[in-house]
Amino acid sequence: MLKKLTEDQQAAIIEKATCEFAEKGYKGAGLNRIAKSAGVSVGVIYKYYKDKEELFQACVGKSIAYLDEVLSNAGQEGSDLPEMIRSLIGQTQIACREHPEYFRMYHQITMEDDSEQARSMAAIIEEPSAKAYKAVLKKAREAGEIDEGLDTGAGALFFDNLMMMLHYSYSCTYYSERMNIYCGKRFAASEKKMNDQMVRFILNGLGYQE
Amino acid sequence: MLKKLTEDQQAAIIEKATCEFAEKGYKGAGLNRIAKSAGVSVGVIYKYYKDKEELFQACVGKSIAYLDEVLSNAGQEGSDLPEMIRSLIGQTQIACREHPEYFRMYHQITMEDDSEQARSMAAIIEEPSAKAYKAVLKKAREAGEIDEGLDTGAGALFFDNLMMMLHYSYSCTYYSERMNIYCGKRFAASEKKMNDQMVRFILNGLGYQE
Amino acid sequence: MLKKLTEDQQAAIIEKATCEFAEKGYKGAGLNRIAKSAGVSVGVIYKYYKDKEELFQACVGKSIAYLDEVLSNAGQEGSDLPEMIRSLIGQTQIACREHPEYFRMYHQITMEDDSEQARSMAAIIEEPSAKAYKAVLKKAREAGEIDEGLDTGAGALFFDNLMMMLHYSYSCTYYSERMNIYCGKRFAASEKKMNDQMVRFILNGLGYQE
Amino acid sequence: MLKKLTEDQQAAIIEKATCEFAEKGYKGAGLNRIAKSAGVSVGVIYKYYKDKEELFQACVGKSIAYLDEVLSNAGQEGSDLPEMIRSLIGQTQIACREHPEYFRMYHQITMEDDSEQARSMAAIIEEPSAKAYKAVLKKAREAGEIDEGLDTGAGALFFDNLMMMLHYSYSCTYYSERMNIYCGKRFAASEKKMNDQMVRFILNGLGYQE
DNA sequence: AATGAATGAGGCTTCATTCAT
DNA sequence: TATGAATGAAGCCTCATTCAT
Repeated sequence: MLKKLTEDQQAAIIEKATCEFAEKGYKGAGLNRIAKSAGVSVGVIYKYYKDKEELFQACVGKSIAYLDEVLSNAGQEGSDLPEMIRSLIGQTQIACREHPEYFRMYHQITMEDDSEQARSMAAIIEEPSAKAYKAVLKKAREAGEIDEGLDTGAGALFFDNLMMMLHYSYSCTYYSERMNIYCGKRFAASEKKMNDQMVRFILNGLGYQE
Repeated sequence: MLKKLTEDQQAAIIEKATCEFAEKGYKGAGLNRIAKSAGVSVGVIYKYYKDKEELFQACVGKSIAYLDEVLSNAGQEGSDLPEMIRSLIGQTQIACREHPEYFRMYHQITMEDDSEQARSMAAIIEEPSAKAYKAVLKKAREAGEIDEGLDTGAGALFFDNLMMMLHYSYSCTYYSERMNIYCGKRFAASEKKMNDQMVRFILNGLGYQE
Repeated sequence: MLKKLTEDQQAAIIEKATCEFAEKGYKGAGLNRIAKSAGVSVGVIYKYYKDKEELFQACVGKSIAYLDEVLSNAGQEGSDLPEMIRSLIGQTQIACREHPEYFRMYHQITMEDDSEQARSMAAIIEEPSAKAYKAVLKKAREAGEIDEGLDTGAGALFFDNLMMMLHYSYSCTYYSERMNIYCGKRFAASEKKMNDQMVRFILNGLGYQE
Repeated sequence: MLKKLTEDQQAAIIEKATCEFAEKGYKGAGLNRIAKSAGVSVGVIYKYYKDKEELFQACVGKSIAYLDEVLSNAGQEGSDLPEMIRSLIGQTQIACREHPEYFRMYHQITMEDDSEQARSMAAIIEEPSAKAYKAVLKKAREAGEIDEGLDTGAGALFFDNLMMMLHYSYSCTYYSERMNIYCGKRFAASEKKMNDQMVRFILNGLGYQE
């Protein structure tokens, strides 16, 4: 009764909390339920996190870290643009299958009602990939591989928009159903087809040549 | 103040409720707060709506109706694909400026934790535009205007994905900040530039010729 | 819209209110429901009765008047004690069948939480029959017909206790079921048998001779 | 004040709740009021009882258990019928003095508006004493001690009717005042006289000889 | 340092009562 | 004068947070 929480227990808190937040939303999540499912007491959660909000932020952090990892793994796999995009999408598909809760979590973040905080979260979360994508596009443009009329910032945004919707489509019920409605259940269920089509659309969109 | 709620007051309930739901989410929204901000008593809300859920649905309905109207107006303006897309985007930009809460509302809907309900809402909300977009693309493909290798369902999905993210970018703090990060504040603030870029990306994406 | 409530409507208010109070209890009764079932507006009830309590009292008054009538009819039918008792019981059985709500109402009265009021209601309601019963017993005792060791007040009380429980047994679910449990459904359903047995027990109890 | 409710506190909840229910009825009772008068928070009541209904049932249970105990104590004291009755009445008088709320509670139960529940409560509460009383009377009849023309079920019912009214007379304002009206304040206040008279009336009623 | 029972503010909802028409 | 929509206090219940052990 006087031992520190093991690392496993600490991890369990984050994991179970993430699932709870992802499933029920911030307001809907219950700390007592989280504590019970993580196998610890409610009280101890407050030793590690000041309040519900801070626990939520910790979960967000974990999710973001996971996404970053996925993306950075994927980013390095291919050297040319098509390969890189294909890989990003593929890794995303896998990650969504394995940890839909992280992606649902992401969706939650974007709804936080405190706008100042939303802004700062956006900065933390989006800046790295924005920078990376823009760099890639800039290089590609300099190499004459993509549409010169396309602003690299905007291009990166559109690309990431599509990626983000891909996350949602693979992790949130609503978006998943929406994908079915648009593409048909069969088609939507084929990760490969989806990947192919999306790569095609994006490369087209960027005006990729060669 | 004891005779039937004026239409203004009834509208105020929906409007304030929509804002509250949009900002705080379903769970986070408070009926007492809504009543106060709409300038009516709590009790009267229950004369018009059976419970919180029904009020929420009414708000959703109103939002959806508004979006439909915006889209159908836009859809008819241009006759060729580029014009149509430009118009859709333009109307969306205007609509987002005037009623960001409707779009934030939309964002909330997509997170409802009851997955069965999420599915049915998706059906109601997405089917019409899915059908419309797919029809347009099909026609365009038959006219040989767009990439034959692109599935029309997938194409329509990617297109709507971009539209949806546009909604969010113009109505939710997080996505708005994200747009700034990607494109720079200056660029992002110019609706025209954004529209141009997005049209370009989409037409490229669809492989539009002519 | 400017007419006084007809007598029928006024009566309907009392009647429907009595049923509502009898069925749902004082707290459980709803004025809006009463108004609707009586075919009048809520507002007008407040023109006739200051508040819920006063309406309740009016219903009580009506019920009491009904019971008094039943009892006084019965009291005059037989001239000797056995006949009188048999008649009282018989009339009660009939009355309970026709207007269980009046008797349930009675049950409600006895629970009013304001003890001062309970006391004054008891005075109003019980004094007449107490007086009548005691007079009858006194006469019977003077005639040497009943147990001299029995106080006439106590005797009258026990007699009325049994009568009161008879009311309840024929009008309230709980007491009705209780009667079934004690006597068996068949027996309890026979008003005649019940009457016979009860007359016998009471006459025995009073030590009636001749 | 933040560690487990002491037994005293737990008992206080039931006690205060019983008083509240007894006084105001199920609907009229207020959990916040109960919590305050028991010196605990509202929340904690819900740790011990699922909801208002369950708390009510617990109070009912406690009351019934108390009555059972009183009755079974009394039942064993005397071996012959008169002694047994005298004892039952005497114990009841004592119990009513000490815990009028239990008996008032009983009164409330009998009015529950859900008739199915009323029926099942009647079964639970009444069956044991019905059985016991009927057994006693049957034995007495076989011993030729009581009126052969009296059905044992009906006899037991009348007996228990009188007992029940005794409960009410000693615990509810209305019935207490009624007793005063019938017997006079002086007489009614003498438990011994009341007991004597009641025993006499009952034995007479049963036609008890020997 | 961890526990988990207790706290109590606050949320949804009902309904007796009021009052503009 | 009757109407019935509007009012808002109050009821039941939940859950983030606290703190005695």
